[in-house]
Parts: sequence; structure tokens; C-alpha cells
Amino acid sequence: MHNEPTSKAERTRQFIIEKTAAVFNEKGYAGTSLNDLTRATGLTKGSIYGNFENKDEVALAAFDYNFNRVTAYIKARILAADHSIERLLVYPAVYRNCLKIPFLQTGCPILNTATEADDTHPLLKEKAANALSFWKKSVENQVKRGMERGEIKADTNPAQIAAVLMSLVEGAFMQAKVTGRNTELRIAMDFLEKMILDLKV
Amino acid sequence: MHNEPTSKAERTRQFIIEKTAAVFNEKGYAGTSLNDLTRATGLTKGSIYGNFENKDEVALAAFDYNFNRVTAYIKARILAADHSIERLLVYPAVYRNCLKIPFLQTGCPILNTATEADDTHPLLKEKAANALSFWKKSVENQVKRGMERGEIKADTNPAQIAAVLMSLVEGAFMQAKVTGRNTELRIAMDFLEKMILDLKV
DNA sequence: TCTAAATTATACCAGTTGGTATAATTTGCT
DNA sequence: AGCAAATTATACCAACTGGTATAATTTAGA
Repeated sequence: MHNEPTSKAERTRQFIIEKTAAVFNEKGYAGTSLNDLTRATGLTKGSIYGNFENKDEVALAAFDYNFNRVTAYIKARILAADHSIERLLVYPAVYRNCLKIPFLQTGCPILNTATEADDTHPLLKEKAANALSFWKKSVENQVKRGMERGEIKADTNPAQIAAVLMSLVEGAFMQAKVTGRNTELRIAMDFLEKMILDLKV
Repeated sequence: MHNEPTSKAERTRQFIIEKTAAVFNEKGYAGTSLNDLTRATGLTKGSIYGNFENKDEVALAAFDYNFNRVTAYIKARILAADHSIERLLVYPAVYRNCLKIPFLQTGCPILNTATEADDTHPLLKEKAANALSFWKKSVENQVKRGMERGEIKADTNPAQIAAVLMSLVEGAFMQAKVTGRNTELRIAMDFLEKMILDLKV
């Protein structure tokens, strides 16, 4: 983490990303207008276009920012644990409360971006797909680490755990978000927890 | 199924819904313009507004149509089976191939609508939430029926089965749609199948 | 077949969209 | 402090947005 001499423009660029990220996640790409961006930042169009090529570039940067926040939050909690089972349990523990976590209040960035962009916006679609790959690899690596350390049963299939974990989280998150209740989310996360605990040797 | 004397307007209304439903599911509510609607139908704005109050009303009708198609398809396959386990297995069997089913090619209507509308469009949001409730009740009823008939273990929790089944389907569908591959979908549906088979007495 | 009513097309509206020159203002280096 | 360069604001653009009167055309019953 070296502090490079940030120019005004670099700082403004970052400021724009931080202020608009929530708007993009809330309203989607098509639903967010340049006007929304100026309102969210207090800047003018000229200023925004001085730092970004177009709306696309802001949206792409905003997605990275949103995804990064989630990743950093999860990562911190994972590193705080040592045992692989504990580490995997971070996912149900976090998403169980997703409706209360500030930057998840407007929904999961991956889910939001994936469902909007899959048929309409190739660049955003690719970002969402890459985010899923990254997440998948992370989970798989935690499982493998657990197996190497003798903490997780040797016959465990990392790819299976990752696919089921991610599907449960995303599917349950969607339901919680749109129904406004977390009954199903709680059930799904309870189930996921048991599944993870069942991996213990 | 009584054939009421359908007026021209009623037929046109239905025609508009059928032709625009796919567009709404593909581009979303905000991403679909009146222009898209005229292009999809070959009709003019005047004609569309002669049959609908506004874009909202078309979108809401289109959602019902989209959801209905999925429901009808699933229902037909469920009724073709008798044993409760077989009936529940319809879900993984169908969604395993979701990328190839014509009216699911633009994604799951519930998922698409839920993620776009949850923060932006109360009416659509409610429709998505109601669709989830309907689906949940259907699964729960199948499980209960199976328990009454002695086909499903007595200690099964219908709400749990419904929540896990729906989360797995929606989460895995999303991944398949955005990555363009069905590896994770297949894994998740395999898992779901085993879970359902495990309910057998 | 005629005709009143129902339906569809035309032509328009004001407001908004994403985007861009250009002018005004800040920066930050010497 | 002075000044060139980088940054931000202003004012504008054509295209498109959802929506609406009104005119033209169909429809279908007598």
C-alpha cells in the first residue's frame, strides 16, 4: 500500500465512484441516468466526463468498487478465523444478516449486475462472470486448504461445495430482498451451516 | 375454459402481451422503451396506448404472462408424475436444462424482476414476491402430500425443502445465465436431486 | 350493406437522455 | 506570487423518452 501522489483528478475520480456505486447497485445500469450521477456527487456533467469516457466507464468502475467492498469484508472475517470449517462458516454468518449490512442493502452486486447485464451489456456481464469465478476459486481453495490440513473430510468435492454454497447464498438473498423478510434466508443459511459442519473430519 | 367472444381489442391486448413479454424479460423494465414495444409488436404507440394505460400496465401484464408460462410448464410435468418424490424431482429436471428451454432463454422472470424492481418499482416487486409465495406454497404442498401418502419421511420440514430448493434453483440459474456454462447448474441440480431422493421413506 | 362504435395510426408535445465544445476556475510546480 | 496545465462548469446539441390529442381506418351488429 504505497501512497502515490494522488492528483486532484484521481481523487475526484475515486469520489465519483464511491458516491455513484450505491446508485448503480440500486437502480441498475439502464435505470441510472447522468442526472442521477450529478445528483449523487454534487458535480456537473462536465466534471464527470472530464474523469470518465462515458456512463459505461463509471458503471464498470462502480461495479468493481461494490464487489470489492463485499470481498474485503468477507476476506477480513475469513482471515480472522483459522480453522477451515470456521472460515467457510463466514459465508452463512455474513449473508444471514445481509439485509442489515450497509453496502448490501441495495442487494448483492453480482446478482444485480448479472441479471440485468446478461442479455444487454457484455462488459458488465463479463465483470459479473469474473466475480463469480473469483468467488468460486476462493471457496474451493478454502476447502482444499481444509483437506490438506486434515480439517475437512478427504472425500469432499470442492467444486460441489462452492456451487451449492454460492447458489444457496444468491438464491436466498434474492428472496429476502424482494419479500422484505428473512425467513427463507435463515432457513437456507441454517441448512448451509449444517452442510459445512458436516464436512468436519 | 369457456370461449368468451373475444373482441378485437382483447385479442390485440393479448397479442401485445405475448410479443412484448420476452422483451421485458430480456431488457428489464427500465431498459425497455415504448419503441421496443412497437418494434416487437409491429403496432404503433397509439394502438398500444389504446389497449393499455401506460408502460407500467404492459410490464405488469407481461410479467404475469412470463410467470404463467413457467408455472404451466412445471405444473404439466408435475401432474404427469404420481409419486411425490418424482414430482419434486421435476424442478431439478427442468432447471437443469433451463438454458435450452425457449421461454427461459432470457432468464427466470422472477429472478429478473425481483432484482430489478426491489428498489425501484413497488408494483413489479410485489408481483415477484407473490410469485415466490405461490411457488413456495406449491413445493410445500407437494411435500405435505408426500408425507400424508407415506411417500416422504414424516420428520421432513416442508418450509425447509421449499426454501432450499428455490434458493438452489435461482442461484444456480443466475450463474448459468451469466457464465454461459452449466457446470455449476448441473452440480447444484445433482445435489438437489440427491436431497429430494433422500426424503424417500 | 350500411353505419355507429371501437380500434389503430398519425403527428405532435414537453421533458429527458447521453454526450460535447468551450469557457471559467483550480491546481500545483517554479 | 505567477502561470501553464489540469480540472470543473456552462451552455448547448440531436436523439429519444413516455404520453396524448385527433384523424383514419376497422369492426361487427342491424
